[in-house]
Order: sequence, then C-alpha cells, then structure tokens
Amino acid sequence: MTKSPRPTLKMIAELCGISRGTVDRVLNGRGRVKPEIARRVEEIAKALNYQPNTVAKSLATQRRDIKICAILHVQGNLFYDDVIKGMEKAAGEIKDFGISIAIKRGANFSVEAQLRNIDEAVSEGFKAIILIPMSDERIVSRINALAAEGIPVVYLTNFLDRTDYLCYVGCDYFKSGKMAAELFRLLAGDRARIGMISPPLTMQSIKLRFLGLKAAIETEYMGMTLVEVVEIPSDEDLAYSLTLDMLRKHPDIDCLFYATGGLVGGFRAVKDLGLYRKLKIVSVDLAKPIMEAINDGGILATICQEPEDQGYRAVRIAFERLVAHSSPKEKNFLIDPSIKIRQSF
Amino acid sequence: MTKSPRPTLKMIAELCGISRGTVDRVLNGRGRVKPEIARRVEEIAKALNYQPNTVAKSLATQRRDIKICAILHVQGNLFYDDVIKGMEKAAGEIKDFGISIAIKRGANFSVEAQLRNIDEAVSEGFKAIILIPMSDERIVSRINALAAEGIPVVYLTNFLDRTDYLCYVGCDYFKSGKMAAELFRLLAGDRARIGMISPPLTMQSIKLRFLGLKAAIETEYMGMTLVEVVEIPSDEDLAYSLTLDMLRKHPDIDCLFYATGGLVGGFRAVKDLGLYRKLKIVSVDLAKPIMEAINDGGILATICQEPEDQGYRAVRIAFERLVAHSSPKEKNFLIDPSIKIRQSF
DNA sequence: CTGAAAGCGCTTACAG
DNA sequence: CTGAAAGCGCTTACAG
Repeated sequence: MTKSPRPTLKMIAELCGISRGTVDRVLNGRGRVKPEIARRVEEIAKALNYQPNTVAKSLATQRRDIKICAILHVQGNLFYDDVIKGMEKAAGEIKDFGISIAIKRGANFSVEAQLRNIDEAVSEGFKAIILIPMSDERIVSRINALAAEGIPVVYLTNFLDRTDYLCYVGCDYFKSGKMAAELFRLLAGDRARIGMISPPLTMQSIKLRFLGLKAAIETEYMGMTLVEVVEIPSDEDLAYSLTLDMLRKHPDIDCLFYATGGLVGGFRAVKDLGLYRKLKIVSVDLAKPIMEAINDGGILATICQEPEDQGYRAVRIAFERLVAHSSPKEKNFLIDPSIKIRQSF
Repeated sequence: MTKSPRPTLKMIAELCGISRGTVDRVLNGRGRVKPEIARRVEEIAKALNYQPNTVAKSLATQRRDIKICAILHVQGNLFYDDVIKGMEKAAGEIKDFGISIAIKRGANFSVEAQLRNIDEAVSEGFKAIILIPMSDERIVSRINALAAEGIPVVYLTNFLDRTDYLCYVGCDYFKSGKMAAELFRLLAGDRARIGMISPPLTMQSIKLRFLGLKAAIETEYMGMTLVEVVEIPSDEDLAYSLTLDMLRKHPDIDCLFYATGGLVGGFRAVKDLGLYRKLKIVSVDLAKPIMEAINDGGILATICQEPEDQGYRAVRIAFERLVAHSSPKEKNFLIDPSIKIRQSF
C-alpha cells in the first residue's frame, strides 16, 4: 500500500557514501564498524523508514537450510494430528524461504523425553523451537538456557511461568471455562448444577479452564453451583468408576463438563445410571468418542481450541522471527475457543 | 521437509545443455522454443520434480509492482471492517513479494458501481480481483470477460453461477442454516417453532442459509416448524413493523432467527410485545446491536462467518496464484461458521 | 574497520 | 529460436 520506491540497502549506502557491506553490518549488528559511521547509517535508515526486504534476505541466505523444530508429546486424541496439519500448511508457505520444519515426538508427558528432545534440537542446529512445555523446574531452566543461546522458543498450548520465551500460542482457556458456564445456562438454566471432570490441574492451561468456569459461576452465574470437580487422567476404567462415584454421590447434578479423555468409560457410567441424554454434557476438543456422542445426542456441545490454527500460527511466528527478526505484536497469541455442535460437522 | 538439494533452473539448463533463459521460456510458456527442446526440458523438469522458487521469482520481478484489487460494497455492519483487517494482515505478509493490494468501495448493492469498479481495476492494471459479486447478469458476463483477459477473480462471501472464477471464499451458509436448527433444538427443544427474518433471498449466500435451515427441519428436526420467513432489508422501521406483524400473527413462535440487520427495530417490536428474553433469539454476524443484545441476554447466540479470516484467505489465494501460478486445492474455500455466545467476548 | 565481488534462483531486455 | 549478461535486494567470504 505504499507508493514511493521503497528504500534499499544500496540507497542508504549511497547516501552515506559507503559500501553496502558496511550498511549491512550496522543494520544487522554484525559489529566492527566505526561508531560515527554506524550512527549515521542508523539515522538515515530511520529517516527513510528502511525495512529490509525479507524476500531478498531469504534468497541471500538460502544456501544454509534454517530449521525449526517442533517438539510435541504424543497424546491419544485428534488434537496433535490437527496441530501438525497446521504446521505442515505453514511449512509449505515458508519452504521457499529456505526454512524447513521438523517434528520430534517424545513419550507422553515425559519430562526426560522432552529434555532430550530439546538437547537434540540444539545439537542438530535448529534455529527455533516450538514446544508444548511440561510444567517442570528442569524444563524451566532448560528454556532459559535456550534463550541465552539465542534460540527463540514458541510455546504451544501450554505456558511456563518465569521463562524467557518468544511467544505463547494457545487457546484462551480461561475464556473457554467461562463459555462452559454460559453454555450450561443456555442448556439447563440459571440454576444449573455442574459436575466437572478434568485432567489433573497441574498443567497451567487445564487449570485456567477450571478457574474460568469457577470465576464465572462466582461472579456472574450465582444461581449455578459447581458441585464437584474430579481430576482424572485419560484412563477409561478410572473414568468409569470416578464418574460413577460422583454422579451417585450427587444425584442433583444435571450438567457434566467433561474436559478430558476417558469419555468411553465416563459414558458407560452415565448410561449405567440411566442418565444418558438426560444430563446436559459439554465436552472439550474433538476426540472420536466425542464426535460419536455429539451425533448421538449424548454430548450437546464441545468447546474446541482450533489445533490446526495453533500449529499454523506457531510456525508462522517462529518463521517471522527467523526471517525478519521480528517479534510478534502480542506476547500471547490467544486463539478463541470455538463451540461445535451437532450440525458443525 | 526435503533433504536433497532442490532442483533449480540452472540444473535443468545444464542437464539439457542449454541456457537458463530457454528453460525459463519453456517452463513459463513464454513461447518461441524449438519443440524438441521444449519437450526435453519439460521431461527433465518433471523427472526432477522441479518447483520454481517463489522467493527468487518474486525478487526477480520486483521492479514492477503487482497489484491486487479488492472490490467491496459498503454495508452498515462490522463485517467489512473485519474483512479489511484480514486483508491488511495478508498484505503485510506479501508486500516483500512486490505485491500490493488496493481496496475499492462501491455504493451499497449497486450493480453499476460494481461494474465501474471492475473497469477501473482493469484499466489501472490490477493483476487479480477480489470481489463480492452482485447477483446480476451484467456482472456475470463482465466476470467471464475478465477470465478471458487472464485476470483471476476470487469471490468473497457471495458466489456467482456460470462464471469463470479462481476460487470462492466464504462461509458455509448452508451449514450455518443447519446449525441454527440445532441451536434452536438445544435452546427450545424438539418442537421449537421458528420465525425467520432474513435479508432478501436473492443473494445466493443468503438463500443457502435459509435452505440449510429448511433442509435440517425437513429431514432431521421433524418436530420443529419453520412458521414463517420474512424477508426485509436492513431498514429499522420496516424491521419493526414486519417483526411485529409476524409475531402477532403467530403467537406460537418461540424462536426467532434474526439473520439480518434491522435488529434495533426488530427488538423494539419484540419488547413491545413483552417477548424480550422470552423468545429464543439467534442472530447472525456481529453488528453492534447484536453485541449489546448478547450481553443483555436478548440474543442467546449468533452464528458468525469469520470475516477477518475470509479477507485474509482471499488475499492469500490471489497472491499464490500471482506468484506461483498455482490454483487453490479447493475451488470453494468454505470457512466454518462459528457460534458466539455471551462469554465469547 | 571497510570495500569489491560473487552469489542466492529467478526474469528480462538485447543481440544475434 | 537461443544465449550471454545484467539485475532484483540482500549476505558473505576475502582482501586489505
């Protein structure tokens, strides 16, 4: 949307009466330039509002293959497949810039595996890392070491306090908790009585969702009750017995917020109690049993976190950092949760 | 995600024992090459799976500014502001490719203005056009003429039959109609009685939404009734009187699908009848009165069409055509409708 | 500390 | 019909 010819390195060099190499050194902080010259170059660059041409930049550096590493831990739902789909889409867009992306997968929720993957990525010369960080002290200090080595880190989905990172890309979990409250109001009325089944609240992101729901109930939906919150990992048998226990203990529960795996077991419990399609159930994400239950009327809505979009964004942000040395406008890139219902598919 | 060095024009030239210029002529169809040479070049290119480097391509053609024109007609809601926001985002990403984008706005729903804008764009040398086409014979033939001149057209939001276009980017309106049906089931039960207020059904896209709702009711929600459909433009006074008429005539209506502007007038009618917050109202898009009514509990949900995403996509598709000469994988790029509720904001 | 030159992978006059 | 050369805007050894 500009008209006048965009300023180039060459123009600056001519205006300063020096060579392009020197201008390049100044503007890219490659050192060894006489201070007064450096100052002059910077002035002129600013006066012209010089913006380096990223296309030319990339072409010039094309010989060395710059690599981004995405480190994911495996999980048993469609989530990561979609994240990867988004990453691959972005990869296609940036490959002509001489930037490629590799994906490393570690064992499910293993801190050791994640540390190992990070070490590998560094020794293999990756220039940026995309990571779903485990909430662990060792990861925290490893991340900060990365920052010191000049390797930018983009967090995906989960967030780590007290670390030096480039950007966090993830769903607005707090909001998704609040949205669950509103959904229950729409489905069951102002006095909904909610049972929540959640993954362990140790992960920052998971906890935020719970806090969102809680905050909404305490401040805006005061007629509603959060009857009980049960934390379970995605284990079908545990899900069965814990869901059963909760519903037996609280026959007044009319809403279930199923924010984790273990849905097959959970549904067995709901059915055994004759509550299937009676309880208003809202879930999270899009695993296969969720899709089936939505079609079947067992789940009324699910709150998704747009995994494909997350994967795509994370790569684009790392890319822009690498190619234009630019940091994202927002330190936290929060993707809006989206509500899916039966006809959404 | 490839390993072996990517083939270049130069490699092909060397393998064929000819110059890069000639290879370029063959691969870009610039003509005047001896057939047997052309054949050989094409063979080798295919064998190597040669993909031109778009970054280099763009740098080479940077001297001439390639322009994309987006032709919108003004409308009184936030929709176009968001579309433009998305376009500007894409514009930022592609400016270093030497491609810029300009936006022309015509009078609201004026076929003449749209034709004029198209003519202007052509004579000003735009290389691609993004357009919200009016459903009109003159537009149809003008579009087809564009195609003949080699100017690709990307449709936004609305779609035109029997035309030669590059891609259609828009919301899946049929699906959004079906989603409305499911929302009413969730909000009012299996026997919901729905009144629909829609913009004139002449626009393809608007009609699809209506058809989606109708189809859902006829095939899946057979207990529900579509009591009446009233078509009104976004005129507050008309909206008032027509909404009033409809609700008086059909006191059994318990759901309102407000798929157009004129909401301020419409709400006045609803309030005058004492039905505010009693009727289950679902709307479409995100104008200001909609936001207010959602916060107020007057509207329970609104089905949005992600205008920013649409604008962004349209530009990227035009861009990819211009720079890589590639057509999008899908002729129709349907963006999923998204459901927004009170806590979504 | 600085400049001249070659190169990234393509396109484009120009000459023949 | 074809090739040699210059150029797009940057980076990178290399020489001094």
